[in-house]
Amino acid sequence: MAMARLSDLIENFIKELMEEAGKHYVEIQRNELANVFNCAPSQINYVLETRFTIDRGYIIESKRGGGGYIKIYKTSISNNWINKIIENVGDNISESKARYYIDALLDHNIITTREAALMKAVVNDKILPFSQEDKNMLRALLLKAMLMEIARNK
Amino acid sequence: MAMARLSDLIENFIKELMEEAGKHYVEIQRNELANVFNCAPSQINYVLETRFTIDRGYIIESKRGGGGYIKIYKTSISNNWINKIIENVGDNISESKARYYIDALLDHNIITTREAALMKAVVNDKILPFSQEDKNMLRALLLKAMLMEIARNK
DNA sequence: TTACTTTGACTTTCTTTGACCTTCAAATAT
DNA sequence: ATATTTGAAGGTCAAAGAAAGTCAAAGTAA
Repeated sequence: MAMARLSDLIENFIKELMEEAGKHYVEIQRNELANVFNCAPSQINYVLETRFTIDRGYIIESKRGGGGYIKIYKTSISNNWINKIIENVGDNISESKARYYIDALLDHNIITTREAALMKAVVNDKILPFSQEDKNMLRALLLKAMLMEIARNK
Repeated sequence: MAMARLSDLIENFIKELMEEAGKHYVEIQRNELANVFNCAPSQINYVLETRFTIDRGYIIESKRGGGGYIKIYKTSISNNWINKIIENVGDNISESKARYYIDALLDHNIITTREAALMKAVVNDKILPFSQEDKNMLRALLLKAMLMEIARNK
């Protein structure tokens, strides 16, 4: 039924590579990976830019030219990271962006699946009877309150 | 004989999908479904907005763009306990009453300490910049959304 | 009338693709 | 030795494509 997004497949592939290797990083070759998924090489960049960002606890290091590579490091999420995110959230945030951060916490095992679901219910757009602007403002408050609680409880 | 409303047909179709799949959620594609019923895609939104609302026990999650989707989650009706609380919460609730319910859930081991802390952070009176009346109203919405998620996830 | 439905034009968000650019190291030429 | 060329990477950006969301106007039913 639901056609999976190529970007998600690539994201999972990279995460699995990392897990299987039992390491906190992987090294890939852009063209090779693009070849595996039969897509444009720049698609790989898109995945890296949208899924393996610092905000999600990943750091990318690469080198061009012959023998070039892309290394993806999974960083450990500290309270410092959470505080950075709280700053980034600012005064308003969309539902998808909020989910983006929640998924990062889940990815790094900072929260459980159930906790993630709970948090997502809170930031769900449909439960708030306000204007889009007000919803984004309120969501930011709620998300930050939850993030602070997580940092405290960690 | 009354001509069945399109919206009702779509509503039933979605509910049947869910039952047949034996799952507490379904994933649909808006355009695809609109195509099945030969209607405007926005008709699907109308059905979701009027029939699959939070107070009817549904939570919607969606994503735009290529490979987009709409997921419809149904609250489990099996958890009578939680549903009773949801009923009791009503349309507005004070912080202390909300904490009282959260503690009760913790007491019965329905949620963990961490989950309780997360929930309390959300119902905290101080984080909301509204009148007392609005805060109580909003808190009720948030608490119910979280309770439904817990019932679903149990 | 009044509330609910249906429709369609327009908007926003997210993804995919491709053409062109930059960097680097090894091979080659001077 | 030093400079140049070449090919092998990865990077950038904008356009095209693929969904879903919004909103208001028009239509229907109670």
